[in-house]
Amino acid sequence: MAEITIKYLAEKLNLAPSTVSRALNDSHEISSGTKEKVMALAKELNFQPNPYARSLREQKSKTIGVIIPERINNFFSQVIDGMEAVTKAHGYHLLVYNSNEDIEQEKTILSLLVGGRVDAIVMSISGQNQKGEHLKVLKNRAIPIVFFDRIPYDFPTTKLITNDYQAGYEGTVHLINKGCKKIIFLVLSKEVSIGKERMRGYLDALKSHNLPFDESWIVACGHSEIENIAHLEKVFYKIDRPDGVLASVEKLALATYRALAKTNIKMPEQVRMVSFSNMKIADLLCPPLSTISQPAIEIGVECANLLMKRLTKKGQPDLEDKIVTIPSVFTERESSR
Amino acid sequence: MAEITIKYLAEKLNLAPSTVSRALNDSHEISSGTKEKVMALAKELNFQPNPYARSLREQKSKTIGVIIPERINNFFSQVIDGMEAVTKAHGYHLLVYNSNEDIEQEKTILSLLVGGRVDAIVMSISGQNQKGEHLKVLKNRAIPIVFFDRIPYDFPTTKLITNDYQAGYEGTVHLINKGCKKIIFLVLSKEVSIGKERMRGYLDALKSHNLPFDESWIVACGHSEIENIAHLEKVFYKIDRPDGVLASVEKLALATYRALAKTNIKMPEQVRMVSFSNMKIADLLCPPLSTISQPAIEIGVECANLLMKRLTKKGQPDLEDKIVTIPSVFTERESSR
DNA sequence: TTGTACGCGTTATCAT
DNA sequence: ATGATAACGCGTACAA
Repeated sequence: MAEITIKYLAEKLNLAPSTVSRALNDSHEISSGTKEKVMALAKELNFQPNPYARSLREQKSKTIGVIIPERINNFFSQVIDGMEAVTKAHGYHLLVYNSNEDIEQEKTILSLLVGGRVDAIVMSISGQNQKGEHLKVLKNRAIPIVFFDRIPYDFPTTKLITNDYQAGYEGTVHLINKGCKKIIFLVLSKEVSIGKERMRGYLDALKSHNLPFDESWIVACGHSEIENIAHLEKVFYKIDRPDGVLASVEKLALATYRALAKTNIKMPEQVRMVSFSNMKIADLLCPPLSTISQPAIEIGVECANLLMKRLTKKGQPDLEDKIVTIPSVFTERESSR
Repeated sequence: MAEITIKYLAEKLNLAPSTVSRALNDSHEISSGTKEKVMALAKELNFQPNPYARSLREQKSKTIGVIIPERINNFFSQVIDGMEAVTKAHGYHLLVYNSNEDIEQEKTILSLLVGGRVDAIVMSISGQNQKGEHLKVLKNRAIPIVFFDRIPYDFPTTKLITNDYQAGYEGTVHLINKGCKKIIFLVLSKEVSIGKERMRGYLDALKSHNLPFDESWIVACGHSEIENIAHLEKVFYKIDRPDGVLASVEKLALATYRALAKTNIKMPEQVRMVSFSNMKIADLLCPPLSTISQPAIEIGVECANLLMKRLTKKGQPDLEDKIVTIPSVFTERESSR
């Protein structure tokens, strides 16, 4: 690890460590002469204060823990990019963990983090279960936490989501306007908050347009791509097959493309699709995919801003228990034309 | 930050802090009775040792710094996933930074890291300049570092890459076998190591098949998507336009799709393409893209293994100055059929 | 088997 | 304006 310390600089300069420390922190009670000398040597030797000694002393780590359910996903990458842009400016670091959609891993990661390793946490919880019981490790700790996208129901803190209900509603209406009568809804897990909200929008859209609805139109998928494709294939082989698809998650839209490729069903002629997705290349698919995309970078920026305000300013209150909604963007493409 | 400390546990149990410390570390010089008592209370209160106190004491952070030039990129996400899988098992944490393809940012991040914040670094350097002069902050430090994919030339340590030369050669031969006579090579920057190697393979393939070559067939692009598309459009508007494309980076293949969409040129009928890419949905593009994909997870795992061995075992020598090559995988699809 | 004392590198408090 | 000292929480050498 490090070699050059304040003590070392102090010896070299015949000063006390405390003086060097103050000089480095530009204290006003140090003569400009010594300040310059100290700064010069520090720069020459490329001195970096030991972050852990400092953390121990100041009781803060200048580090934010980020927990996401999946790393190979543009949405989460963009969110983290957004966060990093603002935390970097405040001298904060990002410890990033992938929970792999696994509650047990989330629990393990959380217990690792509450020991003081991070000053705050940003998290999108796994799709397995949204009850948030596994979050109770946090209950008695004072550590600020912000949830985004996939949020727990009963955890009192600030959460950031997109207007999932409205987007689900409008996506469905779009399909209805294109003539779809039997629109299915693809969801990863009925437990997940965003799935539920998007589904609510979907259901309300059907109802307000007096379309029939059958319980079987809600297609619950899993995390296995192969099983999802097989499952969807069956859905499309039914005599009374759907003519519209609203996918609540990008990977299910992709599974639909692959399932359709195994049939003779044409998109958009025989079935139209709209999907929640942050893919950059939706326009390059066959056919180009109509998307509802989330302002991911903005979400990341907003999460970080909330935390930076809470952490760097004095006398800040705890994070409010509220849900902040950021609008998503609908883009019509061939898949639903 | 944390509240429950060893001292606190010691008071509760009427023991000395050192005893508690030893019990928690399962020292053999502690009676099983006290051990159990200590463990029980620690578990009950969900005690987590303060990582920074420990780091300060032990002079190691159990943290690896990861620097990538781009976060919204499957390849890098996969590499990090691979790394995390092994570091997690060793109790190590990952501090991830995006240099945004910017040398200055790389420099800043590096100087942040050498202060002892991390025990080792894994890095893929930005495309701006591969000379690696900005890496000299590391020279006098003993910190182990591993480079992957985009590596510097003259930095003595272990580097991991894929068989870029061979893959470039074979991709080109594939296009030649399909009948292409005028194959252009798209590269982000002629400075980048991987670009150079892939280009070398491309050039050698042309030569060994006695195909003509023109300097203008090497198309150097930039980081601006819009400019790249405009540039490529011009390339395809030439009378003597290319009938084959080897893209050394995924984003340039995508730019090619978009450029072609603005013309009437058909792929693969009039121009065929092969690209280096780790996209999961290459099969869903119009037309599906022939890819040379890198074993990203394996690369991450390998990087981490190297470092874990170096860091967790005693008396390990410094990282060898060598280049490890892992083969990439070619998949033929419609774009080059 | 357990307790005491010290130091990791930093900064804040109290002296000078 | 500068120096001495203590403390953050942990682990270990030494003492008992």
